[in-house]
Amino acid sequence: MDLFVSKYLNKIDKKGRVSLPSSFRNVLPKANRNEIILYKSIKTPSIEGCGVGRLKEIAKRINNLDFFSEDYDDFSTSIFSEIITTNIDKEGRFLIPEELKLYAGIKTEAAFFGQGHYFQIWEPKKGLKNTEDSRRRLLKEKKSLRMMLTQQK
Amino acid sequence: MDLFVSKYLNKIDKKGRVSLPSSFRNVLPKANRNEIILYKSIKTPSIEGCGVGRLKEIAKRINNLDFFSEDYDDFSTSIFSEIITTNIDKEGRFLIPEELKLYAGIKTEAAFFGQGHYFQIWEPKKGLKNTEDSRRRLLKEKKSLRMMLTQQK
DNA sequence: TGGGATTATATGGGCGTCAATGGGTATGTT
DNA sequence: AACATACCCATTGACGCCCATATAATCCCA
Repeated sequence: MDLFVSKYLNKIDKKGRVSLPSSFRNVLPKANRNEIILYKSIKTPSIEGCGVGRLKEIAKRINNLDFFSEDYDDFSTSIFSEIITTNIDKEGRFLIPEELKLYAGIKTEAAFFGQGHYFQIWEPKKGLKNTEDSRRRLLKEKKSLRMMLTQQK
Repeated sequence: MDLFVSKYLNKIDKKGRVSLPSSFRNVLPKANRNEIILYKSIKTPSIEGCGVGRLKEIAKRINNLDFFSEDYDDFSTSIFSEIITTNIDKEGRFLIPEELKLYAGIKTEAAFFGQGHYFQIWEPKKGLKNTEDSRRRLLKEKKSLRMMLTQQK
């Protein structure tokens, strides 16, 4: 599987280390399996992360915005200048930068949520609430969620 | 046959393992025959499952949404983080995650129901009742059932 | 075509490996 | 020296792999 899926709850130890879930590590390209990039989510108080390869994809998305719009500047500033690369140690753990922990309100535990081509890291309770809220929004449009899940090839 | 059909009743052993019915295993693509994805059914207290290929389809569809829209996040949260991948061992068994067992009320036995491109896993009694209910609903609309059964491809 | 032999499936259990976690120590930067 | 970070080693529990058995299905040949 080459997608970030499922959710995991991991502890942050005294040294600030936390394990990147094993299944997430396997999604990272073998070449750069000891490095991930992290940045503040634009829309939620959470941290987003992915392998270094994904950066290009993000760049492309931003490039598709209207170059002269305010959004363009806002997104490119918010994302590119805020990106942090982090190393993963031999045991599969990494350090969450202090600034990002503050932004997400993370203290002793980190909840990892697969999002396909990237993942999110939440303070556990906030993460749970976000899942519920987002599901509630979608169920208002039952049809579209069902379509997404059951549509035939 | 490349569809999930028929129904089966299998036991869950002490370790929590349960056999995926042989005919279901044969539906999985040879490439990823040792992995399935599971998620909570939207409409019923049951678990739905399928091969990973289907997930990639869904990923593609979500990826085509507007990257910066709220829908994009809602879909990817509700789908990717709720999906659980499970490995199938050499004997064709897999583990049903605790959270999903709770959701479906499954304890010692699991009833598998083929649904074409995917399958459902039910607590046996609930599954039986669901079958009866849905048949009853169909018969109420005989006309549509007849159409369904007689219509040629 | 009957009946034994072979194969497949569902199920049980032992055991090694890996993932998550904790802690000591070396190395390095300021 | 003081702090941060990476490497090494240890522990625990979960999971995957291997082997084994019973029942069911299939095959094969006289």
